[in-house]
Amino acid sequence: MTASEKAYYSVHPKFHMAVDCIIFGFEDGELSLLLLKRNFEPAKGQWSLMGGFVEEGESVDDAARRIVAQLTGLTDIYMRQVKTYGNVDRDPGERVISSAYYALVDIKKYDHTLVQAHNAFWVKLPEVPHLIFDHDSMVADALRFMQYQASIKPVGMNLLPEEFTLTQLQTLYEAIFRESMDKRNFRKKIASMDYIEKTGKIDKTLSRKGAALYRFNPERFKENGQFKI
Amino acid sequence: MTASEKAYYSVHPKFHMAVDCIIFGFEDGELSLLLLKRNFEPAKGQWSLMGGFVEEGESVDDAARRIVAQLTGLTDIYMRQVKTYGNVDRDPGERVISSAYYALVDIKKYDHTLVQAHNAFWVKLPEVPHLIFDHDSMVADALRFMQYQASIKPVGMNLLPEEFTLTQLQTLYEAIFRESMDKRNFRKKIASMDYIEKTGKIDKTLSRKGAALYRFNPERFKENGQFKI
DNA sequence: TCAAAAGTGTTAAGTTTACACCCATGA
DNA sequence: TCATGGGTGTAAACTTAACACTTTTGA
Repeated sequence: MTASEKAYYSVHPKFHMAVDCIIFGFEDGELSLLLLKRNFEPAKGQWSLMGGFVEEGESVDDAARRIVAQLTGLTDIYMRQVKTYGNVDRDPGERVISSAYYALVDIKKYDHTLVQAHNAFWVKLPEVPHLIFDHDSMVADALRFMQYQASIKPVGMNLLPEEFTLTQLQTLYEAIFRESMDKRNFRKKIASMDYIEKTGKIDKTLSRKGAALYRFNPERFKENGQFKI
Repeated sequence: MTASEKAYYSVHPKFHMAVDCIIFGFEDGELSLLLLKRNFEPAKGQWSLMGGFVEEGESVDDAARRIVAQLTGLTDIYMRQVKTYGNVDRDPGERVISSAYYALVDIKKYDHTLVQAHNAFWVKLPEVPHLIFDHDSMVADALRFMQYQASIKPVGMNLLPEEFTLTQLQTLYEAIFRESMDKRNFRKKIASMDYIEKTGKIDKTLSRKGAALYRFNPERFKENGQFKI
């Protein structure tokens, strides 16, 4: 780099850069968020999203992945950037710019020890308390964005186990969009998606008759897949 | 702030924070972008978006507004954050995290002197050259996002003068979505939007017969407005 | 009088919604 | 044998798409 190039950058201020993660799970017919009851400063005692600072040599996306892994032990999670929050006073302690990411996880799979160690809890969406800073807006924006993505791409399945019944799938979408759906119309739609395929296995945990288990086939979806719910 | 709070922040690195602006205009039936042919370092001689650093005491949104105003002289412009780009090596000079914003401007209204002074040019979308760093991705993401927003909210009109004919409006949406539309179906749809109202004036610049001029009424839209194209 | 853009309705196709009963099974 | 959740088809309502001619006016 030339001297003039160095000067070009160095006259400008630098900022702390953070990520905050809106971690969605699905259980008992409701979406839940994994939230911290903060036992550390700042804002000790209050509820917040899981967050952390971007470190040297780490991309913002990587920071988000790291933060989710720190709390849940999970890697290879479906995550998307929602929005960056850059108001000067959003963090009352010191100026921090933060990018919000949402994550979709199978609520059966997280590392309970890590979650306990962070004093984190799954909170059903309708019962989410007031969160610190601008985290309420982050949650609202993330939910909206997640709903949009779930309506045009088959990403909802990230909230379910690998294999799921159609009843589970319908309940999931009813929770995502907060509206009830017609069973026959829903099944007709899913039947038209050849990338949601029968495994041949039967789940008998919920009924005597048993329900067929399905699985999402990402390769088939890539080929020719259309999705709209 | 307590000592422990200070330590909480200070152990973490800080980053240059920039904004890059995808400025859309509409002319001759095509969308255009306002791009810089850089006559300054870094990447002198190459094409780029208009960008700049976030300054102390300035929100990221404000920085984006300032950057657009610096180039165009325009304030109160429709702008939305697209996405934040945080890869470590995205700027080969030094690490810079950048938030992309798109802006919709009336191409008849910008400050020509400022644009000239920056060596900036309107380039029709199909003719946009390769841009520096990750600006190509920014443009692609911004276009997608803008198309989505334009399909569900009446924001396209920001690219037109206050008063416009239905032919202009249709040509605009055809440019945005890169598809031709049926004149009668289009007009039927617009007629159902009572917040797009006749001014009573007639534009005779394009035909002997003259075309009715319309205007977007934001108050009426707020009341009860639905939009979908 | 004619060229050029403005303006205007109807029908067919496709999509979405509403709706109720039988099935298989284990206890 | 019966209670429970799983599974299935058809018709009406609505939305979207396709399509061609008349009007106005200034040169």
